Amino acid sequence: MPELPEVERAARRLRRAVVGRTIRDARALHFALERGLPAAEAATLVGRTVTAVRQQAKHQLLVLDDGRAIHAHFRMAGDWSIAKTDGDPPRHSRALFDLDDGTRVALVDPRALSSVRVIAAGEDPFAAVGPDPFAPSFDPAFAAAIARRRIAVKPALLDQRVAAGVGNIYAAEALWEARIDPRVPARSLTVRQVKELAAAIREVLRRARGARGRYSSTGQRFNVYDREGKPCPRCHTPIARLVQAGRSTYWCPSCQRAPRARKVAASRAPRAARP
DNA sequence: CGTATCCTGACC
DNA sequence: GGTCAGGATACG
Repeated sequence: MPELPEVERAARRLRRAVVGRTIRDARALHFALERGLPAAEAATLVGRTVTAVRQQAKHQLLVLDDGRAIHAHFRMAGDWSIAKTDGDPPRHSRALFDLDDGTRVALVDPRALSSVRVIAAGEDPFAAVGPDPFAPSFDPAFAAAIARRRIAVKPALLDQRVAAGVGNIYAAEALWEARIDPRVPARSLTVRQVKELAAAIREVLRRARGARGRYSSTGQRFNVYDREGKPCPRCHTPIARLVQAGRSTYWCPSCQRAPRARKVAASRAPRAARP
């Protein structure tokens, strides 16, 4: 169940458990994970010591003492189980790392969509990661990326190159926060809206980081996500659901509207008229 | 651009 | 039995 805040927490737990520890055994437990971590390669991890855990957006990296690293991504349903080695690994374990102090780190993922792979020394696994919402340079980078996209703003937010770490839940929550209609083309947002959206992304992520669960001020888990038919916390209009790019979008049809007066165009690059 | 695909489990 | 699931990417 990982969105960015969960991945951050998972990475912290992982860090505490593995840094300075030596790998005694490593293997994939499911054929889908074996594609990224074949047995022969897993065997090369034995005896290596983890020197650091790095995390960027939803990517996690266990840096090894030989310059290589283990890259993990939870996708839709992954998580770490960290416990002392004893008996069978937990249910839905898809990959295992046993450490020299008796700790067993298991990647648990009922859907087995998670991925684990070994990164060669010198390879940058974060190369394709877009702007970090909390970096000082985020706003201009985000604005530029948004101005480039003609697709609807909601699916645009899910593109990790537009805003790293934003997932389906917080994309919807941020759009609600910024009162933006999820269906409008990204590049049609006004400068002001883009600014508000950037701030809203930080706001929802920040809030989700702290209060696990109690995210919305109304005591609901979320303001719009998974709340189809329930009243909008702001205007009490029933929350609507639609599907965009195969993903559910929840939104308030009443207070998330297209800008009324479109005086400022977000796109600075004027486009030639279509042929 | 939308859609299919990778997987399994929960729920109607 | 069908639909849906907090992700990312390949494909047409």
